[in-house]
Amino acid sequence: MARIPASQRDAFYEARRSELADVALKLWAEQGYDTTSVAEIAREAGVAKGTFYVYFESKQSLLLDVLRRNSLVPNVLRLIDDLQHDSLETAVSGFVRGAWSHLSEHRELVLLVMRELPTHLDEAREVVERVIVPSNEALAGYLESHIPSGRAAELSTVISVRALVGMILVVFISQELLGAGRHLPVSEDDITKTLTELFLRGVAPDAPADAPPSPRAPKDPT
Amino acid sequence: MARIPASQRDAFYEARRSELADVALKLWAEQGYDTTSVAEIAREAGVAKGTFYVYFESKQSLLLDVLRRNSLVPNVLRLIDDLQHDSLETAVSGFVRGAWSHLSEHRELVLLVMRELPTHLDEAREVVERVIVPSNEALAGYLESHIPSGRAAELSTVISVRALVGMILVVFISQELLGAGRHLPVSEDDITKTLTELFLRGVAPDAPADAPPSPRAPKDPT
Amino acid sequence: MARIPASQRDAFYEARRSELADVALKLWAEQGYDTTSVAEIAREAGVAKGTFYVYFESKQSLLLDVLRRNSLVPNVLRLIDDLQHDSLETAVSGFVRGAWSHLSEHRELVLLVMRELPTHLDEAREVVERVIVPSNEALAGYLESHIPSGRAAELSTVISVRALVGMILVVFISQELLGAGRHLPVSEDDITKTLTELFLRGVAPDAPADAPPSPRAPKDPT
Amino acid sequence: MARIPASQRDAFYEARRSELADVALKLWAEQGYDTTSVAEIAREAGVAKGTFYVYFESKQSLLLDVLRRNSLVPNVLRLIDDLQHDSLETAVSGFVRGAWSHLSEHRELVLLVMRELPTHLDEAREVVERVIVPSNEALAGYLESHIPSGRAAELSTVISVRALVGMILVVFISQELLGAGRHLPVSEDDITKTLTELFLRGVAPDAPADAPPSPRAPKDPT
DNA sequence: AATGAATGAGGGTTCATTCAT
DNA sequence: GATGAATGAACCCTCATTCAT
Repeated sequence: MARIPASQRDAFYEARRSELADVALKLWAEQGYDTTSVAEIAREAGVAKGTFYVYFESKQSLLLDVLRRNSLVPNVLRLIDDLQHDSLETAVSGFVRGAWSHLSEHRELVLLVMRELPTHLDEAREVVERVIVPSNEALAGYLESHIPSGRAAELSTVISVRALVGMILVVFISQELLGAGRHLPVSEDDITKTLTELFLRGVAPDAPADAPPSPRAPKDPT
Repeated sequence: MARIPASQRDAFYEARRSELADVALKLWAEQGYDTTSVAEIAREAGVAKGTFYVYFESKQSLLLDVLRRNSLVPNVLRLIDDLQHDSLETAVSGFVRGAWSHLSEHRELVLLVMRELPTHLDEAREVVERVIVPSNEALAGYLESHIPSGRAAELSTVISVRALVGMILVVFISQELLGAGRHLPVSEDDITKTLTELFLRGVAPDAPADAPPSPRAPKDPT
Repeated sequence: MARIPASQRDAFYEARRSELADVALKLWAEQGYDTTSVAEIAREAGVAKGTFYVYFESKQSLLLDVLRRNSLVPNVLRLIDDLQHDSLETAVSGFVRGAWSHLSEHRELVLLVMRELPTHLDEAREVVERVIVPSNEALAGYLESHIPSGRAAELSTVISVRALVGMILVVFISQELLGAGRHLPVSEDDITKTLTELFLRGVAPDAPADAPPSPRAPKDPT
Repeated sequence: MARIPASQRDAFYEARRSELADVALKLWAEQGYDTTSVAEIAREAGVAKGTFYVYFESKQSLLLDVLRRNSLVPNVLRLIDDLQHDSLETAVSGFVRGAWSHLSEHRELVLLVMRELPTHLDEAREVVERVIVPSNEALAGYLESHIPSGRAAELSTVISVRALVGMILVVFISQELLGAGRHLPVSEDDITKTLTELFLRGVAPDAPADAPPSPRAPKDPT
């Protein structure tokens, strides 16, 4: 009966699922989850509405699947691994560049996650616990052993790592998604350099931490 | 004709509008704009469904109103103004603290904006152009004149300012909304200090920019 | 207490009712009864929505009032009376002209009645019985005694009268409301003349009723 | 893929559309377009509310479809064609009878059009231009070549044709829809004969057009 | 597996009417 | 009398989901 060998059938099945998931991601990024109907996803994927339910139990389950398929986590882990043996300078620069290009390739996902995160705070918390916290700690550990020892006492490395991610993410969003790049064009290279520099040495690296100088006031002109 | 003095009626009217707007913001932050029905907003505010339309033309117009009411912009502008005459150290620290407490007071808005931003990229771009870019530039200008002159050439101050906002925002979200704070509790004070330090002097302030040292391994002092 | 004398108050009251009725007629003719809201009528009349209900029990009762106020019947009766002593020629011509100008002055009513008649067939039947039938008969009686005696046997005068009204009405509607006048402009004078002629002598007056000639047939070639 | 042959499915689809259109026409004629809800149409047709939207895009689009389906135009054109080679007498008589029976078979449409015409004057004007004016002219042309040549100068044939339609229409409405027939019963045959006679020779065919006699004036007994 | 007609709950919105002021 | 906020029923329409074919 089955003329198509199981493996091949499964391949076909999986291909269809993928297709639907890709289409969904694209449409959701553009219009939002609620605003995109199953009918639209099916149409865009070239199948009938009913066929959708052959491949996914429900719209909601497709959402979970899409998020699972596109998880950033493995990439981040790989990234961390790659940087393990580099110098701090190289590592930070590599991380910034790697994260930036990853975001560029997954704009749609960024939009989708932004949008859906608030609705799924509880599930998100679980993911945070299971995935984010550990990789956050891994990076913090790396950092701790690569920065001047005194410095590690002054800053929380865990928070620093998150701050680094925040810089990259928000600058990416403003520049690439909100069109700030059109008004103040800055090259990708300048951006990653700035972010790297900023994270490594801040805006005023020479100023001693304990003696905040009035930066303008020339020290006694006499 | 009107037995109630106009001022009092207006006050009542405005109170109702506020009530509805507040309820809406709360529900939207929890469940999302699309998922929250007008009926639910009305019920939560203790009025009939139809009454909603006495106060707002449509659900969509309420959204715009909520965003307008809660605009961060005036606060940011005030913040900038306040910091104008402080030293860099004080200014950055003040900015971080101010922004953090503002976010704490407007958690709901953060969630709402995250969620709705992707759907309204085009409108958002306009806001960016009209509001974000200018205040971004104002802060960048302040920065430019307060950091070591050589440093201003090495970093884009505009990007730096955005990076600062990104740090604060993402650390806030992870700590306060995603519950990372429960797993790695860090005091608000430590956080703001870390962020301030990071922005001012980075993780490795002593390291010269041009001679990236292998941070740990002392290259055989011999 | 009442500083305004009753009669004057009544006059004011009636003036407001009139105003509302006029506005309603206008709006209904333009947009239809169902599509025009009480709020719109009130606004257009310059009063608050609630005030409407001081003057009319309901929207429906206003409709009845408007129809009552604008009844064509008295005018038709007067018209008949006026024509009573004229010759047939003069009478028909006068009726056509009178009806036409009446319609011109009451376009709005024509539209309203067209629209509402089907919904109120039952009430309409009553009006027909009470008002139309009698005046129809009065006109038929007049006709009967003014046309050649043989002719009265060949036609139903009652139907003839209605046919006359039909001619006038439909030509009016097509010419004045449906804009046929713009494509084939015919002067009002030509129209009323044509209708009068048509009603009196038809399109082929010379042809004997009993010997329908092939109209083209050349008149005896001999 | 489709187990049901396309033709059969299409037939079924079209049958359902027809059913809905018929039900709608009936209900609209009874209660009016605005007053009849989609739910009611669906219920009467024996389907769920949502099913309506499988067959029609909107309530409004169903209205257009109903009007299209029931267009009188093709029938009128056929009627004209049929009469082309008859004598005037036969042609007029045939037209009157044909129109009358058409109206009898489409009472509902008459009510619907009466009701909706005023709301759609603009669209109606277009139809008038595209359809009514041409067929009006065709009939006028026919008339022009079939009535005594002198007569064509005295009347506007275009107006005459419209007047004929008006007679038929209004007599039909009063007799069949407004129940005048119950008070003054006249057989359909008498009606069509009267209308035909009236159109051909008027109420006073013998009276010369140029010498309107005082109809009362005793025929000089001398 | 694939289809698309069918469903009915639910959403946003309008509106005639009421009523406290 | 005059007002306009308040109401809730009703309306049109959408959509996730089911199911017979």
